Amino acid sequence: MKRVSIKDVAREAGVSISTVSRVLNNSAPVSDDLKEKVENAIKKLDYMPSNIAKSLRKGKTGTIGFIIPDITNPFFANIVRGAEDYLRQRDYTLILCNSDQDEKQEVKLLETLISKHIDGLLFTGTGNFNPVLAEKIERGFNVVFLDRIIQGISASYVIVNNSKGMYELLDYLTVTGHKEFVFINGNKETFSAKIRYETFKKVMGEKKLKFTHFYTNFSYEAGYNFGKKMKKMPDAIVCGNDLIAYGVIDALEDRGFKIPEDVSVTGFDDIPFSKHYKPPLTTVRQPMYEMGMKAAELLVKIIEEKQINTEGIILEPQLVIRGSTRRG
Amino acid sequence: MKRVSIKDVAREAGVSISTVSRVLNNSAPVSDDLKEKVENAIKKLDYMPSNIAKSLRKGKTGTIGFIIPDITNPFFANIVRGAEDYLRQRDYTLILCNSDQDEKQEVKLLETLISKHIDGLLFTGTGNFNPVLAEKIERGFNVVFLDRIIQGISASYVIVNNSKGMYELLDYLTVTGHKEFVFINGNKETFSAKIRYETFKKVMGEKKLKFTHFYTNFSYEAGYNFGKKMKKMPDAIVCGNDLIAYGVIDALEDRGFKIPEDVSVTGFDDIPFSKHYKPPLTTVRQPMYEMGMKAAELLVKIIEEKQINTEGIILEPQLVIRGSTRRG
DNA sequence: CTGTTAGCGCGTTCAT
DNA sequence: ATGAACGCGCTAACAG
Repeated sequence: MKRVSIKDVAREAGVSISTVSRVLNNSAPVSDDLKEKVENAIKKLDYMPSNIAKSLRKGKTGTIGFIIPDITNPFFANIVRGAEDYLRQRDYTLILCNSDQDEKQEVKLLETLISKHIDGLLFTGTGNFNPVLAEKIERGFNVVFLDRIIQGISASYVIVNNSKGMYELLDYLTVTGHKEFVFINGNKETFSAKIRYETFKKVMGEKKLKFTHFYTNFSYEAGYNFGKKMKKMPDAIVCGNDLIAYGVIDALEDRGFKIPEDVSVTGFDDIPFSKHYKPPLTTVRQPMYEMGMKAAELLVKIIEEKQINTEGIILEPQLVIRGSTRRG
Repeated sequence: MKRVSIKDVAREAGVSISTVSRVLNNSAPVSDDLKEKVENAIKKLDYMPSNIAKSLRKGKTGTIGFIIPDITNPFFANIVRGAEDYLRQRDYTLILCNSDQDEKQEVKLLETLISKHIDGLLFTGTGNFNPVLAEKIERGFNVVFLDRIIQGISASYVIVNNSKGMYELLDYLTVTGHKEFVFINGNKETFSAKIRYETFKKVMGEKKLKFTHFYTNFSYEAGYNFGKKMKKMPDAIVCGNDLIAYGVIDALEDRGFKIPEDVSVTGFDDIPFSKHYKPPLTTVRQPMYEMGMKAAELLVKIIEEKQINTEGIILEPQLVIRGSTRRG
């Protein structure tokens, strides 16, 4: 596809390229006469400015990178949607990358994105310290951490108050008479998994409740496998996210257990399907769309205002009580 | 973030920029001595070539655009994952855009993407004729249509044999004794919705079955609303996709109907949740991940081999029989 | 108001 | 084997 450039337009209109540039960007007054000529030429040639030349010139691409574990997980899909909606409206464009939580992949993607001159990065990675990323941030690379913070790196972030969510969940569960717990958590390295476990353990200790805890990973299969081989039933099974809860419920039902009569099961996230699951899932809602949107908003702010001090946004979770838990 | 350029490396190494370029791309022999100097300078400065300058020079960005209705729909999320996996491996990068099936938005996104010099476009839009897109294609713009073809535009595509899927579904349904049908279809403009309806109508005619048909849109809500106000129950409710089926099932169950005892319900797509839905959904599987991957593969082939003739890939659907339909 | 010109970072002749 | 110089398409600074 032969591209038509500003030069072609200038020639067609019989003016200089700077004049074309001026009418294009309204960056300086141009006589009506020439302006019209230029506009006609643009239409005639179906000219479209090259953003990449513009980027080279201005040192800004209007492109944001987003590294997430897996777009196939509705939790991330909804976050991405929130981010993209905001960015689109602000005339930014989103490069999406799936990392599968692989650290090597994360680094590689980061480098690719940087060499593509992204203006900023939305990052949801493993929680492990990433020296490459840390160094870039040190040098002024714009990053907003989303849902998952990395300890030891000082940067802006948008997260949910996981601790509070867990508190409210356990509060409800204990009030409704649950006394013995199993916590099937997600990936061990993950920031949110860690926080939730900390809070969980603390509450268990305070209320002197019996519990066991396991790290697995944030997937349906992990929950299903666990549910298949569980021996003794506790009063409640707390799951690291909704997908795990789905798996546990299905496995348990396959084995003839009734949810919530035999055991209560809870999730975390409240992805759209949880409302319609059978039984509908008691879970802690994370404002996914809003997380994505806020993070994008924060990132754009950082980019455009070049503010140096980092900012953290903590969103509120919300306990959603549905049919997968006994009411006492 | 001050970027370090090839010039800085050249200065640091005490050579010319062309030499640096040569060791970078291995495009011409360089003495071991200088090569080492350059490599050291690169490491020392943490130099990373600018893809955008490279793009400007070479007229190729290594970036692919993908316009879809909504990443939040698992059907698209899985397609996108397939595409991104392939592209990442081929060193392409994916710009994701949600259009919400809005034609104005589609045009705007298209223009944005073109001005960002994408090498090619994966397109899943409304099925309506789009003059802007048609014209770009005319001029040699690389596009692969995915899941949804536009009539009147000659371009490459990857679709699923919707007709066959519908045939097999109805065949199963009639064999198991269903005689009266309601088809709650998706968006009217959509290619796949049209094809499925055509086949549906044909089969109904051939087998002299009673039926009604409605276009709604491909969402849970559409199905739910429809289910809420349905009067007379047919033997089977055929839905345009799984989400619609979920909605119908939930609405009907809310009203006290039993699925499939009172009425069979089927979906289309087989998104990952359908297997675990209660009741598990009888549906027609579309190979989503594969669709995305094949389309990306085809697009890259078109880009790199500059082949002119268009190519169409038709994937096979698969009937998946589960618990939401009566067995006769 | 308008045109000329100098880069943005890179790959590629063309000399040497 | 190496370097100088040009140009990809564009904006901004400068000159008129």
